[in-house]
Amino acid sequence: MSYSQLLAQVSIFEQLEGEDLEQLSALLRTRRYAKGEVIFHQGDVGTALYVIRKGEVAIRLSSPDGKEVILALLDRGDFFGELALLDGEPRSTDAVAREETDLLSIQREDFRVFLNARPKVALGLLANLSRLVRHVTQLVHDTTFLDARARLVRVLLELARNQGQQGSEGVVIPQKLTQTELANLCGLTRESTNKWLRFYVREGLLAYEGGRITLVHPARLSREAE
Amino acid sequence: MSYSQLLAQVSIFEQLEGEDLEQLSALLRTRRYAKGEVIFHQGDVGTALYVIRKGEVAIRLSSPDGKEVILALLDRGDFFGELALLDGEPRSTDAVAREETDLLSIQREDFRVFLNARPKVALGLLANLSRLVRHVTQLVHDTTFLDARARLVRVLLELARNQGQQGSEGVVIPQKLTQTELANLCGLTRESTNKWLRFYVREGLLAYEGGRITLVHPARLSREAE
DNA sequence: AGGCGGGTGTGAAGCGCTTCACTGCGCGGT
DNA sequence: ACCGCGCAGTGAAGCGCTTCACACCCGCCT
Repeated sequence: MSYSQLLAQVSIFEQLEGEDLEQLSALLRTRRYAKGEVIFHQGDVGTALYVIRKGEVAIRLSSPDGKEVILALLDRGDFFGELALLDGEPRSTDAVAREETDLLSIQREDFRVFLNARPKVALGLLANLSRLVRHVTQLVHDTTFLDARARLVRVLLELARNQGQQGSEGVVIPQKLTQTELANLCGLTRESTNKWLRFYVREGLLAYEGGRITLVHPARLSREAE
Repeated sequence: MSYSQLLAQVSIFEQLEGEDLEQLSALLRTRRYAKGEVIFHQGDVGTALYVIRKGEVAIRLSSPDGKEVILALLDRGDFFGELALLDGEPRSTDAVAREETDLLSIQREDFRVFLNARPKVALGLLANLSRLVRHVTQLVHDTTFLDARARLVRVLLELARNQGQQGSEGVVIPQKLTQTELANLCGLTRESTNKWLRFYVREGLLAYEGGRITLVHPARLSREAE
């Protein structure tokens, strides 16, 4: 698939015409990242914005003693790394490839020129950043007001809402997630995540098999989230 | 002071020329809010962006059982409420006047038209939203990785960095803050905030009197923040 | 003066999450 | 086939923050 076709699916570029897309394509570099490879670290100087062509990327925070929180899971057609391009500050998060991943990148100056000439893209970016602010604000809300049980439920409902697929047993979350990853999405330890996950499996609200989670009864689960 | 003069001090409008500022001024409404008055609630439909002409506003999250977290303290020249204008979603936070406050407001459609015609404002907003994302991300970082002591220190250093004034005893945080408010800035209870605040007062790193906090030894305090 | 509300200062008890320790399983590598 | 390692599952213990319960002070209202 050509660059243009992919770019046309990226939210901030979807309003662009064929010609603009071609011009943008000319600015791109491609690189493959191995599973687990770090794309950038918190604190790095940010010189590029990335678009996912293939694979999955986790945006995460990490602490000196090895703890991690996952802020977002991204896949094909998503982009990231825009903040450092917009305000010039260092990377505020890590970005890691969760599997073999192909990324397109646009260098800072190229992007600025492109952006300045196309106000529509800026408007799209604004809507996108707004959603980002809301999402992170929601994380603050959940981590300060909710207990472990409710946090897990919220995260699962959110995953299901974003990428869930209706299956015969219920709504399936397509990504394979280890319990450690799930814990990092919730801001909990693996152990307590395991405890509540199993609790809801016993209750019949969830199914968990081979890293794949199914929301057997999403409506009842919603009621569990306060 | 005229509207234009104030607007020229607002970060996203500071690059505008006199004529643009006049046009913008014509779109404004003014309203006074009493101390403690709610400007909007989380979940409300957002129809306006606000600029603070006088007074102080807290942006906060609240939970059904009466807990609160303060995400930001804003004052003269700051603006808020832009998210709902950009993406059309309901308010993600509450906004409350901390004292008698005068606000200028711009209605959604007026702002959109103005914004569409002035790409520079959009670019300024992008930089501003980027900073906002970083700030909220930092909150997630702190609430998940740091203990109560370090959270308090971080919040105090942040307040001092943003609005601190050099005084004879050290860096003074100009706002009067009750310990409950400070606790809500840290995402802690009043009691544990009090405990650590007193601890640092005893240690000689802080002074606290009549709601006014002084960082007696900012450098040593920084070292306390992990 | 008296009373009351809001803010501060503090200790005791409780609770929920983490930490730690260990078992068992499945899969990939050699 | 075997080893090693990452992941899942689980219980016991510990710890840090919250909750609860008061005492005290000060300013304001009547």
